[in-house]
Amino acid sequence: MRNLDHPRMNQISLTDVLTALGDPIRLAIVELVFRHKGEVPWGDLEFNVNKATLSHHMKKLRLAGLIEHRKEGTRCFISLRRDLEKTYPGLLSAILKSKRTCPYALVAKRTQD
Amino acid sequence: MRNLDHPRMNQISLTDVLTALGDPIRLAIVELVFRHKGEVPWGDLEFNVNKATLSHHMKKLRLAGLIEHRKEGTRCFISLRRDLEKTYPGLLSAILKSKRTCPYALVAKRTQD
DNA sequence: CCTATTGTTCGATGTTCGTCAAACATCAAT
DNA sequence: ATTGATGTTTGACGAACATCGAACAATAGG
Repeated sequence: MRNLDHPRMNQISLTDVLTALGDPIRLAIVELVFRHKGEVPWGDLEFNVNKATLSHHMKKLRLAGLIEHRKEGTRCFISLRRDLEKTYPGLLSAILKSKRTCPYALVAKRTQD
Repeated sequence: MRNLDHPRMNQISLTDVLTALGDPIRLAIVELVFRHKGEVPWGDLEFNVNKATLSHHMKKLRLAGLIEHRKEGTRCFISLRRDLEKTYPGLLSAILKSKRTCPYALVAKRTQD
């Protein structure tokens, strides 16, 4: 399980992307990473679900081509895939522009005090 | 079962909309109705699924605020909900702009010879 | 009233999903 | 090597989903 699989963009259908974003937690993750404009440490994500559940959602997002999942030492860092914009231009920004999104608070632990 | 229920837009979450569009058949239906720029007769929709299944998908789309389902006599007519654009501006056009969508042929029976 | 048409609803089936606890794997530091 | 921290995987569970055939309801036309 050394390196995580990131599918190529042409292997991903629009319905895959939409299905991945159709869950409140996953949508919140994407919105959070989107607004951070960079890498977000995995461990800083705070949702009221088990870490196994969170890992499950992260895998969905990764396999749907939405996020890049980088490992560094024992920790992981999440970022948005840039090539998503090339394949589905304007999609993500249009989705995230819609404010009334989901019941989850978009909180991350302070990355710095 | 006289008139079908159409939820108000403020009762619909973004994840509901995305989940509804996360199915190939439903996405194809929306794209078809979108491109018709008007009402599409229910019976003209041709997908390789049972009509019970198609009715199920139509209900999902209706309850997700995507389509309006009008009955006239024994027949039904489908159209896009205009107020969706007000609540989620640019969302649908951004989604439908992405060409490589779904494996379903976007076919409707000839509405006129 | 009878029949045909159109689409919904019901019941059943098999699949996928979201969730958790527990076990596991990987790496850093001791 | 041992320990601790960080995520992943597995196995289980109920809930939701997609699908179909059959039964049903509503309407239009004889």
